[in-house]
Amino acid sequence: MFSIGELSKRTKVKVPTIRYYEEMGLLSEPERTEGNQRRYDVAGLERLSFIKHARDLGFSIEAISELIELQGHPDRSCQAATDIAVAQLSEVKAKIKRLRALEKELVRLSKGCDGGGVSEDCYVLASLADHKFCGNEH
Amino acid sequence: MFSIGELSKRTKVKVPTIRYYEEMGLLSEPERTEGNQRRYDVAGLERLSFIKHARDLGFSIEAISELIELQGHPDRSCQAATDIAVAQLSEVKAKIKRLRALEKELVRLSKGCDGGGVSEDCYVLASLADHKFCGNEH
DNA sequence: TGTAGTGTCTCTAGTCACTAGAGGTTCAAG
DNA sequence: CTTGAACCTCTAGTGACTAGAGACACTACA
Repeated sequence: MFSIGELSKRTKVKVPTIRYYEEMGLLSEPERTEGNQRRYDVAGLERLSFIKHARDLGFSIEAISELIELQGHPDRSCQAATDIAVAQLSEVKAKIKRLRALEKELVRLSKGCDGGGVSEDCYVLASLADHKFCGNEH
Repeated sequence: MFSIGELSKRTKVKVPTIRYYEEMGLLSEPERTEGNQRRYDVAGLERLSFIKHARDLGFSIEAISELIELQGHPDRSCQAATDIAVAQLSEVKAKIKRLRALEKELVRLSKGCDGGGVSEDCYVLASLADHKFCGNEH
């Protein structure tokens, strides 16, 4: 049996975050000591590792809830799990695309001014003030 | 003079967001009609366009505050503005890098299972449960 | 057995950048 | 002068935590 602190060390999930996951229903309520402290078993550890891993991949709490639901019904079709992963993938792709456009614009912005001048003539500030300086749409 | 709704249409910033920016000190308080409604001039429009543009590029409200401060002092060095832009650029680059790693992992994840099977054998769920299935660090 | 120090408990409030809604007032067109 | 859209303020909610207060529990050592 692990205390919440030990669980935290093993999974690298912070203690308040573990309690938060419990409150959100991602983790089932663990046993307690006589003094009301949480004690986790291996199943709890594995569950939290699953959550942590999914969060690291950017899945939302809600998506993780659904994945956990599925885990709990091993006989059900896993189409839903695949759908969630695919949706997550396309979100990530969209974010990357958007960030690339921003990157391009910011490179232009920061190359346009070496910081040696004075605010009045600053290319960064001028570019932000007026869209027509921009190289692309964003 | 523009009403807040007109300003909203011209800048594509939603009305409550404009009020929020005012509250945050990004926009100075505009004149009011006798009936207490906001009326903006061209300077207000330009200021909001600046903010919108910077937000679209991912600058934080705090960073934008600093940029506006600088704008207000045209004689000051623009080193700070360039610094902010460069910092923003490196953040964006870091995000892209991280998202690429996630993308790779998610591609692997969603290719591993066509959704045709049953939750118990699902590669997506198995991968999330156990890090050792992963192709890389994340 | 006593005690010191660390870990844990619950609860509230704060983060960021908005968004939604209630309930009331003002404006502009016809 | 009436109607209906736009506007006002205020509070509360979003997601996924994080921080802090004040109290209680556990463990190691004397």
